[in-house]
Amino acid sequence: MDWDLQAIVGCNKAPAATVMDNPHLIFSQHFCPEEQDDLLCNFQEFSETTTVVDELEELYKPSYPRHVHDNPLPVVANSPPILDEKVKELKPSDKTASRCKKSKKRQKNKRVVTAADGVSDPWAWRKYGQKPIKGSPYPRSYYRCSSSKGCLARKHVERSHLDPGVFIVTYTAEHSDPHPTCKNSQQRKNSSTIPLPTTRTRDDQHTLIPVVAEAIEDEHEEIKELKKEEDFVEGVGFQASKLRN
DNA sequence: CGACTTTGACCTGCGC
DNA sequence: GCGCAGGTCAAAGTCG
Repeated sequence: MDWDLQAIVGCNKAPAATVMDNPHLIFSQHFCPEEQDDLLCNFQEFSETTTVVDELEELYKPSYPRHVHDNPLPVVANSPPILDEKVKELKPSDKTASRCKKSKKRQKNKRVVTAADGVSDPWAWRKYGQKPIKGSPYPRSYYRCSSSKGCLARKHVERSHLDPGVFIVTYTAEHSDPHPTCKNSQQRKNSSTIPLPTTRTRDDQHTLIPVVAEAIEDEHEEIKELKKEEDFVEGVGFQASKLRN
C-alpha cells in the first residue's frame, strides 16, 4: 500500500480535525473498501477512549530540561508556541497543587499510549530506545515490530521541530509477516489500534524531514486557500440572511 | 508472569 | 586517533 505524505501531515497533525470530523471521507481516500469497515470500527472505539495527539504532545515534550517551578514562564530557544502554552497551563498554583499530585499518581498508574500506538499502524511495536537528536528539542523514539518473532521491521518516531504538531515516522526494513488484521491488533490490550495513515519509506535509513517540511509549507498554502473559501462562504451567507431579513 | 517502557551504557560510522 | 552523533542493547522497573 502506498502511503501519501498528505496522509501523515493531515492525520498526525494536531488537531486532527479532518479525520475526527469525517472518518468515512478520510478512510475512503486512503484505504480500500474492505478495510474501511474495520478502520471505522476501530476509529469509533479509539475516538471515544483516546486523544492520541494529546498523548503525543505529552510524550514528545522537548528533551531539554525545563524548570517550571523555578521560572513561571521559562523561555527556551526554538521552543514552539504550542509548548509555551502548555507550560503556561502547567504553571503551579496553591489551588492546583494537590490536584497535580493526584494526576501525577494517576499518570504513574496509567499505561501511556506509546508513540508507536499514536502514530499507529496495524502492527504491534515495541520501544527499544529513545535518543535526543541534535538540532531538535524533541527526542527520537525507536521501535521494532513485535507482531511476530524475528520480524526485522523497525520504525523511528520523532516530532518535527519545524511543526511540533507533525510526527515523523521513518520505517526501516520490511515486515516478515503479512499485513496483520485488526483482530490481531485488538489482542493488544493497551494499544489504540486505529491505523492512521503514516508515511513509509521503502528505502532503508531514509529520513523524511525535508519532505515533511515541504509538505507543511504546502499545507499552509492549502489552509490559506480554505480560509479564503470560508470567508467567501461566510460573506455569501451573511448577504443571504440580509436579503431574507 | 509475560509483555512492555525506561534509560544508561555500549557500539558503529563519520568527519576532522 | 579522537570526539561526536545516531542506533541498539539490556537490566530494571511497571502494568494488567
